Amino acid sequence: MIATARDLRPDQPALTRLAALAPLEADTAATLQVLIERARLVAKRRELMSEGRPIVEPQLIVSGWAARLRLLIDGRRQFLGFVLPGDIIGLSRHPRPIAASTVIALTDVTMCTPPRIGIFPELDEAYSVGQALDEGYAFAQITRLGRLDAQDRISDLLLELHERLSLNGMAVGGAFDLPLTQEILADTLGLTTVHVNRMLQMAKQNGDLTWTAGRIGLNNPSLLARKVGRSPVKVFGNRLV
Amino acid sequence: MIATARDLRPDQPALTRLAALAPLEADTAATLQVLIERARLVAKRRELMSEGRPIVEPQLIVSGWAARLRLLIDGRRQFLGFVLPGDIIGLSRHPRPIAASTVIALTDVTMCTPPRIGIFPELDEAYSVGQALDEGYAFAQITRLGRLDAQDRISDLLLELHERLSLNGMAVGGAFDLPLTQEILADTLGLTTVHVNRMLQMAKQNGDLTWTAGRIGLNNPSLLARKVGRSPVKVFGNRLV
DNA sequence: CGGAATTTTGAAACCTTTCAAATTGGGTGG
DNA sequence: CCACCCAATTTGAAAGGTTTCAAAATTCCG
Repeated sequence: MIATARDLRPDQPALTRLAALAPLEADTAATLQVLIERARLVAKRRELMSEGRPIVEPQLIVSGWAARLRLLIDGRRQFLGFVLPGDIIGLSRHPRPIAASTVIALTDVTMCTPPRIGIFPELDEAYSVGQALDEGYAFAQITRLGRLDAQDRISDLLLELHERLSLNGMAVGGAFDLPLTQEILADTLGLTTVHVNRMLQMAKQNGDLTWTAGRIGLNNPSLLARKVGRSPVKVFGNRLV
Repeated sequence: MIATARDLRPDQPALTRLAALAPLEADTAATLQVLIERARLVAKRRELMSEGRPIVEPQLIVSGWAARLRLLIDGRRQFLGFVLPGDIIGLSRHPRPIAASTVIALTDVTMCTPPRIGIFPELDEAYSVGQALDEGYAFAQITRLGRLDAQDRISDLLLELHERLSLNGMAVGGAFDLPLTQEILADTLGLTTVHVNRMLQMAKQNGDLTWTAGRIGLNNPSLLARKVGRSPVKVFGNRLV
């Protein structure tokens, strides 16, 4: 099989995602491409943004994984959701916004400041669609924690990640890199590390998934989705999914 | 004690809240006042908005309680959060937005369409602050479900409601009307009705609260807040709480 | 190669759910 | 204004899913 141009120079996941949220004009894409190439690095474990502190500029995640998180006084923590390439954090119409949550890098992350609102109309649309999706993911997280058992929480979360990563080209054929420890999964799903471990083993035995060396494989995403009663997060008519 | 003008003609909760989010000019307040007086009624149990369907216009809740909710295929339901007087639902910059969640009236509700974005600058600020608060409440809900036990979930939720109702003048001295059944609380907190009932009884015995005839009394909100390790949702610097 | 981080196991304790069934409360019609 | 009915609250006992607490086994990384 001969490699096509696309194989040799795949789109940036961030650009792929923004273009999926709203069709972009050539010059808009070009502008983004330049910004993306100049993305700056944030090392793993560093904060991209901290709860209660002013947000200087919004940031477009170019590569790597980050997570929103809340800390409790006694040291417990709760991950609110993940931030993936193509996601934008800190976007607000308010003149001097304050971060509602801390965001930390789970891997090394690169990010750049995206064009301000009001410059590229299609990009503005992508921003608002992205924001609506974020809201949908937050609602999905609430539902997961409130109404699913451990087993289904895990499946449902992995399906959501698969969905999101497919949107930016980072998941192919049900498989994708998952740079998370079981402890992070536990702090996301409201479970203990021990229990996540046991449920993960069960899921493997059930043939629902494989997980080796930081890479997840969902054997049959749509079947699994039906099993846990999950419907994908969609927001704007016939645009997504 | 002599009644003041304020006592005789209390502000509308909705107007009180918007004014608390951002100081309003006299004419803005007057415009809102007129819209509020013409608010239309939505009967208890009716939907204000349904998931997946287009949002025709945003709505400002004038009176009554509503709730965002998600239904699972098997009939289970999860309340995502409550919608109170002064809250706005369906606000989006997108041309033809789709509702990300269903909103139903828990009591009779009155609501009106607020001025569009771009007409009253201070109101726009109130909108964006309100949106930031909504995000904060969603994050708080995730944290509650993920990391608190039944007892603390209840306390934490009641404290949040107290906080929100104080903002619009519907809570006085730790007491406020709570038009919710224990079943609704259960479906909000990811618990069963039975367990909510038992935990509520314990809370009463502990002297943390009283609850009779749909009215809640928190005996010592700040003490309770410390006990469950809760910090109020604040968003914009020295503006709120 | 060695130490730290992560994953894995076991058994017991614990919080929450389940399943009925009884009791109380509120609203409506006679 | 009382009787009646449905909704909501309350109780008990047993089953069950998750957590806890250690400790061992693996894997990762400098």
